[in-house]
Amino acid sequence: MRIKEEKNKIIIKDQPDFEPCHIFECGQAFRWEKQKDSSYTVVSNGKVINVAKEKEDIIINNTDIEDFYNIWQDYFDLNTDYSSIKSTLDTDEIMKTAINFGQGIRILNQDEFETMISFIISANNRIPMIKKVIENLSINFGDKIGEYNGKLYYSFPTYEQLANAPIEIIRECKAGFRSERIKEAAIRIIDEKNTVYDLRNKSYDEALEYLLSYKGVGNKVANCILLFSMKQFSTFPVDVWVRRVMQELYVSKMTSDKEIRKFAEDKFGHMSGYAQQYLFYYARENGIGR
DNA sequence: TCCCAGGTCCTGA
DNA sequence: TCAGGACATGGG
Repeated sequence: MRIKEEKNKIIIKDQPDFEPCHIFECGQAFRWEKQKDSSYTVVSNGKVINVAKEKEDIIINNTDIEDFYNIWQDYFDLNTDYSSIKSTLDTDEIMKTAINFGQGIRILNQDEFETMISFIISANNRIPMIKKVIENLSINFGDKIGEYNGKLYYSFPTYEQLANAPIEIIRECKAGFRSERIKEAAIRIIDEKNTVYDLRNKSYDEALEYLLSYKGVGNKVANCILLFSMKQFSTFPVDVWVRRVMQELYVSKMTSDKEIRKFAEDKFGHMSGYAQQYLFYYARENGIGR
């Protein structure tokens, strides 16, 4: 990896397997905005950055070399070899097509608490609406980060900030019936933060069981949290899109979500999480099964 | 107006 | 264990 620092930006030279639109629009993250020039402005780790691709180079604007090595290198999972993951996975024509379609996907390393709350909000909701609710919560309860390209940005609220948030204001953020779940989780995490931030070091079964004890965290949400913030890649979360693409291309229409998960986890093993992301992005962008 | 969304919870077999 | 309805909100 060759890194070049320029004024207020970092350039990653000749970075393979990195496509901003694949990374941000594959459903793992919600705090991004596509700009007119097709770059992505992203809020994470209390910072605002803008990510663009120019030929084979990745440009991260509004950052410096220190933040790159302390934050973004891990956030963008730059130490993982996605070419090797892809060549392991593409053992059938369906996966070949899905991988080819989303060839620049990477699984981000996101904050545990933010991911928990984000996926509690995702229940029975649409992605644009999930993004809206999260933005509302950030504006109301997060810290002001600053202005970038004429727009003010706010960090995702901490568990203290959400625990202290009046429930009626959380409702005004359009969180709906998930409002109580958000506040309850935040209150609980004040006492259990050490446990939550240590889940990535626990076994899959132990971490899953713990997450399921939260209201609003069922099997699907728990597995998304495990995959997107706790480096548990042997899980295959099944949502409406993954159900459609699997029933359309791999299994019969009668197959239950539980059976789909088992089928996929047996087939893809410790790469299940990556396979799920390629399939989700492929299904959603192409309206598979709709 | 009705249907549905990156589901979960509750209830009753 | 599992099917079926309720749940806020907004877009099609």
